[in-house]
Amino acid sequence: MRTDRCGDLRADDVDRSVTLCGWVDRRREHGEHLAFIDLRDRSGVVQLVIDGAHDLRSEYVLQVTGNVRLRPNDTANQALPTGAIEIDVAEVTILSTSDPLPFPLDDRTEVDEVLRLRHRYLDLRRSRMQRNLEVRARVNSAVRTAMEEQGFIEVETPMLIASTPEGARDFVVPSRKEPGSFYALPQSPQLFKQLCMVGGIDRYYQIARCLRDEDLRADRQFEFMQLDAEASFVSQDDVLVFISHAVASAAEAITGERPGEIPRMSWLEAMERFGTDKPDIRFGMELVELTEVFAGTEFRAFQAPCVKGIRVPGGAETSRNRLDEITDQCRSWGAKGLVWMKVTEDGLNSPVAKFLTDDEQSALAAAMDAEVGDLILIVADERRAARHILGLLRIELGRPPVTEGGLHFLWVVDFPLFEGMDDAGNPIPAHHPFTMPHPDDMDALDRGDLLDVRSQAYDLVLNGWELGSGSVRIHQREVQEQVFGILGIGAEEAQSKFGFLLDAFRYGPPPHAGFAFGMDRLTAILAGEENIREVIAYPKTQSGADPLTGAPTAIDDRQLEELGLRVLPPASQA
RNA sequence: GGUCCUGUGGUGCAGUUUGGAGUGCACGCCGGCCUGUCAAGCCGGAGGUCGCGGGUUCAAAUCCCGUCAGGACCGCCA
Repeated sequence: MRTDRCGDLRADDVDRSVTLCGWVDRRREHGEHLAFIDLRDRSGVVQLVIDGAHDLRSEYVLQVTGNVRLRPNDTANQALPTGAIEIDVAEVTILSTSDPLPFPLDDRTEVDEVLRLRHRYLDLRRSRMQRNLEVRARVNSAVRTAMEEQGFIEVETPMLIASTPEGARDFVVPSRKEPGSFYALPQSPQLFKQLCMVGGIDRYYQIARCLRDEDLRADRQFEFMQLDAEASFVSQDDVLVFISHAVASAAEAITGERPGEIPRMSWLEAMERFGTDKPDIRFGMELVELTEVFAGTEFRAFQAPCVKGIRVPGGAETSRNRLDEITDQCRSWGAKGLVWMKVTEDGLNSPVAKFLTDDEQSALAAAMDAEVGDLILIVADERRAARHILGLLRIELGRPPVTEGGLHFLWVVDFPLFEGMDDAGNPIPAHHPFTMPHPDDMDALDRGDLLDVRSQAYDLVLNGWELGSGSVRIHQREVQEQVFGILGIGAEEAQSKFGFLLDAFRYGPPPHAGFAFGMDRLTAILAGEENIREVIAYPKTQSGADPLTGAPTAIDDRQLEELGLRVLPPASQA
């Protein structure tokens, strides 16, 4: 139907007769004898010059035939790749017509997202979505190539699997052949990829669709794509190299520049310096340890296990109203309070300054590297809480937009094996129960100093987004049984939950390790988007609805009956 | 489960603080004029359940309560 794409034509094509197909992008009509039409396809736009009356409206689909010619003197458009030429149209066929659109397709208008999603097929015509989907395709391709260069082979795993009780809430699918039984949709191919290792696959990867029924966020959808990988006979370092290669290739495919070696930071350092296990290292405002400074303080609010602060450069101008807002925000995050101090030429200006000795004030200023004009924010609490709240506050006050500051990948290593104790007194695994303890901490594990035990688990962070995580897996039965025992999972329970994996591990499981990272998140950051919905063709809203198809919908009674299901009436208030 | 923000012709906004006639801006749409535009220009026109419900008031887009939808975040996401 066409000989060329609109956006490909250049001065070299002058005097060629071409046939083009595309949408009417913009019209500039000068009466019956002259009309300029920008014709658009995925490659871009080209200017048509039409003599004679045609009723060509926005978004009509045309097939045109004409000659490529240079634009007359001084009318070339430098801003357009095809701006040197135009098409002298001899023949126009209207392939289809269009009603006026519900929203403009130009780049200047920020359209309501529900409207965009309801008419996603129109939104996809916009250059933003065209660009983002192309970035996505190139990232996918670069990651596949990078994994295959390293000897990984792609293996697909099933979507209908058995529900396992750990982790996130499952999406479930009722079984017709066995009413009352359900499949689960995979939260990740975790167990299958480990079985692949037992199966001698050696180096597995997959760009896998994963599903988790948890509340949605800017960086979370019900369904998302992961680069999922697992390898046998490898160490943690080997895995970090594999994955570093994949993300560097993806970044290079988009930016043209290959990132350098990804730095590593221990989990503990990340928590102490940034208050989070996914530090955004594009900016400073690090958490400063102040516990020692106030070790002997008379000020009751600072008589806490941990005192930490952050310094907001130039923040002394912050209004009292705003400071109250920030304080309220911290309370809503669970803080007991927030102490603020403005650094002025006359010393610290703060409601609590009078409770601090001169020595404390000067020690504080020194510890914070405070300069006149700064704002200091201090939280005193349990160590976990103080870190957490200041970490959130640091992001709230200092985080640059996604497009600023470049790409800062970071490996966070040496996670603890257990993140704490649940109400029953059982430790909570920080990663998953198949994570290998750190070889240097096996003694602590044997002693029962559980919270001191590190694991061979690691996260990849990019600009403060958790891209993904992985670990060296346990492949020895004895170690696995020990960990299950510590987790309070008895032999019987372990067999019923993970029996097929444990069975497999009786038959020569190789030592193995793996990783998975979110393709949507990586793509969003590389595309300069704050929200993964912008790099997903058909995403859901925060409430999990799809404005395009209306999903989720009720199903009819016959379908329910076939599946052996009955729907409860909506829970009513007491 | 919780906190905060948003909802006004087809689209994007202003108007809400301090109640007084559906008032305004830009784009789009429809019609007319126009032979070198490129966010074309000029003239004219149509288009409104101010998300929805209730309340206060002589009077509500505006104040109050509820509700729906959307968004950001906390919890949650091994």
